[in-house]
Amino acid sequence: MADPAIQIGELSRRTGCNIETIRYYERIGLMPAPPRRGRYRSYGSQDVGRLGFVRRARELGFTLDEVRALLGLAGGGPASCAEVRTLAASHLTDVRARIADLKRMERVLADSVQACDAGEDPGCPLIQSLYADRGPS
Amino acid sequence: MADPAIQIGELSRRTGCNIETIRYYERIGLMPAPPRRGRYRSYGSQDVGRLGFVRRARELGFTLDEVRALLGLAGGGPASCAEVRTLAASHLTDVRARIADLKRMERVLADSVQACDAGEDPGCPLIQSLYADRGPS
DNA sequence: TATGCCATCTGTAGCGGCTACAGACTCAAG
DNA sequence: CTTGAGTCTGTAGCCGCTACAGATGGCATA
Repeated sequence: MADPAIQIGELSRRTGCNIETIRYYERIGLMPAPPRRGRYRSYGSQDVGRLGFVRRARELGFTLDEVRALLGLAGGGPASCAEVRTLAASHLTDVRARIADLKRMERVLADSVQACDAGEDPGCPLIQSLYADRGPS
Repeated sequence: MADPAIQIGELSRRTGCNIETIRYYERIGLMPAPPRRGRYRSYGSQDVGRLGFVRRARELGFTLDEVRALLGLAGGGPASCAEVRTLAASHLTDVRARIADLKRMERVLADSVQACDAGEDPGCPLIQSLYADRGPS
């Protein structure tokens, strides 16, 4: 298979990743510094693959450090697979915790908006509830 | 009622808000600069109330700009209440969108971990799915 | 009075994960 | 030869804190 060299703009188009972000990933060592044609960065299909991987991992909410780890583990046999699983499972726990947090917020907000709609209270129910002292921590 | 002056440490304890954060809120104009006893900031019960308000609004996920707006609307009659409602409703929409995002992540992650457990696949299912090209954007 | 020791002070820099410039250059087409 | 799009480097900004360093303040104890 041919591997035609592409420039950063094309890489950006193919992966949906911002040009500035690509250069940022290079700066922080998440993407390797590609060879240059003249002054311009010259990418190949491997870069498209790797950057796509990064983007998809980011969409799943992995931090850049986690993505780095995943990249290191990619293609490393069954032992690596177990490590990947651990990483994913712990990230999943995170995600679920964040969902739980947001649901708590959602409930309170929805209640407040409702109280507002139903409201014959003297004063705004949401403001009132924000002023209500439930003590520290 | 007396309004005994308290120092920043006590304000922190009463509100559960970090000392550095209190000073930060002052710098950005979210909390007023209090009078000083000597060089030390001297707070009263109003400050405890206001900071508690801020903290609770933050816990509901309002941005600092939104909190600023809410503070401006607090205690402003029924017209303000409508504005507060609008703000809260739009924030609620945000929160719901974030929940939806996270749930999408959760599903994919949970599936991947499961595939990993069930796995007799050649190669790590999660890694594979991250490499799978679903095209740009 | 000297000595700790904690609380507080100011100022600045760092985190993550980008994003947004400014100002220079390269390169192909018209 | 000029124009325009693409790319380059470098730096600074965003949010919402958090974490220092290094100087004071004020109180209790020896």
